[in-house]
Amino acid sequence: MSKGDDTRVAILDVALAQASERGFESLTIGSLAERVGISKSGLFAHFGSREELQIAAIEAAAARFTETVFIPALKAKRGLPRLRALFDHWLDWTARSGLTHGCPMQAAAVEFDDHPGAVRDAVSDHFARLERELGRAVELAVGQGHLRADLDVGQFVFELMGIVFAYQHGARLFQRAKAEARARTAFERLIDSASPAA
Amino acid sequence: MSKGDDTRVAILDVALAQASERGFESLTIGSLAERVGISKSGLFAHFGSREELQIAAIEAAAARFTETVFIPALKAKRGLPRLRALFDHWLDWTARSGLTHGCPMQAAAVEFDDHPGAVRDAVSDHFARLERELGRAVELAVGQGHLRADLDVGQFVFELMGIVFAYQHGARLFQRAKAEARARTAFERLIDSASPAA
DNA sequence: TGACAAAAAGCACGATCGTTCGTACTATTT
DNA sequence: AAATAGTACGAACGATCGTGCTTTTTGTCA
Repeated sequence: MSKGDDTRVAILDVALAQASERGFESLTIGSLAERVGISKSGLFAHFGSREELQIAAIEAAAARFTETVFIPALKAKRGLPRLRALFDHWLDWTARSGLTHGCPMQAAAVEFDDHPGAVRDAVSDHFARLERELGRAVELAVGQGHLRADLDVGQFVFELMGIVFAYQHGARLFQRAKAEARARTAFERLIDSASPAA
Repeated sequence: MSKGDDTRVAILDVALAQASERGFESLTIGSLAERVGISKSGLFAHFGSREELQIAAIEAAAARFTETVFIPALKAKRGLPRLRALFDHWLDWTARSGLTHGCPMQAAAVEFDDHPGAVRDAVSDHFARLERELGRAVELAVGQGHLRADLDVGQFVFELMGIVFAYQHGARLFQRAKAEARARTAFERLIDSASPAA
C-alpha cells in the first residue's frame, strides 16, 4: 500500500467519525483537512470533488457496517442464532466500530433522500443490500425450521428495521439503556410471532 | 395581525418547505431570503440569529404536526378508533400539510441529536410530547376495553414509532405504496397482539 | 545515488456564510 | 403635526465554502 492510500484511509477514518458526529453535510473539505492534519488542497487532490469525498465516505461506512455486523454474524449457526447475532451486532455497531455517535448510514439516508444523485444512489444501494441480506438470513431460519414456513419475509424485515430505527431514535434522543431493553423485547415478540408453534 | 407577523408566517412557511426538502442545515439566511423574496437583513431582523430561526422553524413544524395529526384525530371516538386515526394521519402528515418531501421533525432529530443546544432541546421536547400523547391515546384504548389491561403502554408506543420510522424510511428511499402496505400490516399485527382476546 | 512520479502544500479565485451597521419608509401613538 | 416604533433595505465585515493552478516536498525504483 502506497503512502497515498494510507492517507486516503486516514482521511476516510476521520470523515466517518465526523459524519457520525455531525452528519454528512458537515463533511467540508476545510474542516476535514484540519482534523486530519493536512492541507485543504492536499486532501482535495485525493477525491477531486466534494461529492466524490461524500460517496467515498458512504462506501467506507457501508464497508465498516459489513465488517462489524455481517461478517461476525457468520460465526453463529445459520438460522435463528445468526439472526439474533445480526440483531445484536446491529444495535451497537457504531460503538463497536469506533464511531462515537449516531449511525452514519441513517444520517445519510435522511440527508440525501430527496437529493437525487450519486450520493443518494450509494445510500439506497446500501439499504437495498441490507434488506436483501436480512431477508436471506430470515429465509435460512425458515429453511432450518426455526421460523414459520409461510412467513412473509419482506414484512418480517420491514418490522425488524422498524425496531432498529426506533432504538436508534430513542438511544440518541433519550436514554440508551431503556431503548435497548425495548428493542430487545420487541425483537423477541417479533420472533415469537414468526415461530412455527405460533 | 401586523405586517411583520404576516412576513414572519410567510418566512416560516417557506422554511418548513425547505427543511422538508433539504433538511434544517440547509436553512441558510441567504437562500431562505431569496426564496421568500425579501432581503437577507430583513429576514434576519425577524429572528436575530440563525439558531433562533431554526428553533422557530422546528416549533412551526411541531405546531403543524399537531394541527394535522392530533387535532383531526380528536373527531374519532376515543380508544381504538382514535388510535387508528392517529396512525392514519401520521403516515402521510407531511403531504397533508403541504410539505412535498420528508418529515422535518425526523430530519431535525437526526441532524441535531448530537448537537446539544436549544435546537436539540426543541426537537426532543416535541418527541417527548408525541410519545406522551400517544401513550395517553393507548391508555384510553385500554380504558375502553379495546386493548389488554396489562398492556405495556411504553413498549406499545415504542413499537408503533418503529413502524412509522420504517415506513418513512421505505417511502423516502424506495416505493411509497409498498411501504404503506407494510406499515398497515404491521400496525394491525401490533393491535392484534395487544387485544384483550389475544 | 539520481531520475521521475506521486503526494502534499501554497496560493488565489469567486461565491456564500452569519452578522452588523446605517438608513429609509410607514404605521401608530402622542 | 410631531414623535415614536415597526419593518425592510443595501452595503459591507471577516470567515469559510469548493475548486483551480503552481510549486515544493516526499517516496520509489532503476
